[in-house]
Amino acid sequence: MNKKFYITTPIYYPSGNPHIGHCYTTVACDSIARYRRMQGYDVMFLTGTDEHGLKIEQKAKDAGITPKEYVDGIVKIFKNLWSYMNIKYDRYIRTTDDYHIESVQKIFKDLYDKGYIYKGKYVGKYCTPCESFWTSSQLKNGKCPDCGRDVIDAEEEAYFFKMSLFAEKLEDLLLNTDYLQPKSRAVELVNNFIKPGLEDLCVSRTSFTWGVPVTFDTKHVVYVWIDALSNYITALGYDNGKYNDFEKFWPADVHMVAKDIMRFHALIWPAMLMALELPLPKHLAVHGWITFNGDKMSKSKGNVVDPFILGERYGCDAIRYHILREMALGADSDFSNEILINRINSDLANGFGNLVSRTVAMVDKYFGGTLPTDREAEPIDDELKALATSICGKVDEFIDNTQIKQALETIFTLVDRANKYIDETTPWVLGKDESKKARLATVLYNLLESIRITSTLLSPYMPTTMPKVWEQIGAGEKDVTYENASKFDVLPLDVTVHKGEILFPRIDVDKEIEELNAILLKDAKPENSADASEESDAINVSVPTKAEITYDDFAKLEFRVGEIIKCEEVPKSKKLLCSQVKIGNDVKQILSGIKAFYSPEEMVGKKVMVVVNLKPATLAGMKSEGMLLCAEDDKGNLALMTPEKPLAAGSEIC
RNA sequence: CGCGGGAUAGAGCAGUCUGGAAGCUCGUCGGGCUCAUAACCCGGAGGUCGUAGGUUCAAAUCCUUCUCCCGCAACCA
Repeated sequence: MNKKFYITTPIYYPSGNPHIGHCYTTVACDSIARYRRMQGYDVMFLTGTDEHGLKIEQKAKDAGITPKEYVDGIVKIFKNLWSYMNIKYDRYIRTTDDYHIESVQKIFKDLYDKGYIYKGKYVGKYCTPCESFWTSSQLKNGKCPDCGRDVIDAEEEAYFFKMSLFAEKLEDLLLNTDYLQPKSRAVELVNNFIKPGLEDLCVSRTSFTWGVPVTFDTKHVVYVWIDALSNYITALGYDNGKYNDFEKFWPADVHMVAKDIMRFHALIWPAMLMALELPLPKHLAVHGWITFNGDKMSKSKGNVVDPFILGERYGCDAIRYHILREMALGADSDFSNEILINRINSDLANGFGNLVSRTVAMVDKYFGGTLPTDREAEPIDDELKALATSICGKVDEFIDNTQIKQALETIFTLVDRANKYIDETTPWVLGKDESKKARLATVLYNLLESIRITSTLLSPYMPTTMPKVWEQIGAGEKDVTYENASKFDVLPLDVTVHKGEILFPRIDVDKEIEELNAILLKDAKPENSADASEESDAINVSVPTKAEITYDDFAKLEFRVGEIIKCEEVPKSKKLLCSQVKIGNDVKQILSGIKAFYSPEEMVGKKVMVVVNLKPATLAGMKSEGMLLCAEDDKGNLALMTPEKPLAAGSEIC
């Protein structure tokens, strides 16, 4: 029987559309899974979605549909993305699947029967309008982190899991085994969570119903921990009849997660398995976040990177390559359109793509596409061959440690060496000398072999493009196996190449960035404002159009909310209205060129946005002590800026 | 003194455990080549290795001081 390999992504929370971060974890797992398959392992690659919980319930309610309908919609988008990114998962679990629910109920009962789960009281803060419980540490300035309103002390009946029993074993797992990758975070976990004393974990809720009901106490639903984490075993058929692979695949070889959920996978999940008396997974690979231009990606910042847009422009393999090549295990890495494009250009277009292109072109040009069988070796060939046959072993070692970035770097040393080999052997000189044909054929053959090895090893990471390479260099299925990746002289001596399309077109950086920014900006509008008519609801401009300023420059401006208490026309002027604006204790006289859009009567009572520290000026013979802010579109239409919620006149705008 | 991580060329990083010529990628400048996707190859410039002290024949690396940055209790990868 083949060796087995079980790798998982987290199950994603479908409260919104997937973004480049989800892509990273999934692409990384897919690449490792593909590599193991190539090596002959029996692979199980699991991904899925965690579909229960209050947030989903609320989102669905807002949208006026059932939670199931809501998650069905998002799951479809996730699956589309995975197919778009050429992700080849073996199984997709949804926590709303019947068999999973059945297992979770059994696991919960089992833990209860064994005495690891007991009934207690969950004490916390409650926000009545949001109907949400918060811990004191979650509060923002003592207020509800969602809505900013006051919270009250409250308690609800809940079931608890005796995490505290496992503190010692967990500490040992983290400090004395190689479970956690990278291990550097282990000390932090132990110091922050284990040493102060592990608290028992609340594992049920009564405050919402969108979850797995506790069989023996049906007003409770199972809270996320047991519901979500157990997916890794229920998907194999643990405690259910749907699948039958638990014996074969458990324990998992790698759980890959991002750093934000490391804690749950480093502490809660092993503790649960200990309680269930099951073997522990071998590795927990923790990676950092993709930041965007140095900032954390978030919907509120509007800088969430949409993988569909990028894939459409550059192809999914370029995106896959970029995120795998940029990200180091455990560290954040910055993403920007510029970094992406430069990486595609230098590695894929200039390096690998161009190597294939020039090699195939020369076989075509000098031999009509088919190499003759005569050979003439020279010492310089040996260095190339030695490197080429050594790459596979190094890649193995890196992948064993989940170091994809380093694996890719290693593969590309062969690309660089091959490009250099062309300069050293000057085939275009050989091509002019009829007596050097055997030598020329040897050089080109060695290049094709280097490309064969490179492309074989790259195929787990760029599974869409590499078959095109094989077509071009005339490699058959048998030539591009894992076994042949550490051998030279595999292609037939009289191999025939097929000149094909450019694999990775070079991208014009400046032009592309401009276009991308325009697209991303348009897409980055806050979720709520998204509606169908939006396409036309934007003016044709790329921002900024003015020079960048520092925060200090910005901080010099003082904006406040002002209330217009009186307003009249300025007799001498066609455009101006004169308003008396109440700002805190002061009343300022402000002239504004908005007569065409507002009548004096409708101005009165409006709360508006005022620049209050602008140097006073005299307009049409009257003093103006500030400026009312308006939005202006490209046709010159004006709209006053007003606070979205009622606020007292004088409130600072910041 | 809460905990942890970090500071190395214009940018991004490796090297620090196990002290022994400051390295990689990108960018930049100069040269070469013409098979190739304005690509490829060679060379140069550019660093007080955050600060101050200590140990040592020798410190980016070990010890100590200080400064600055980042993350840190619940379901955003």
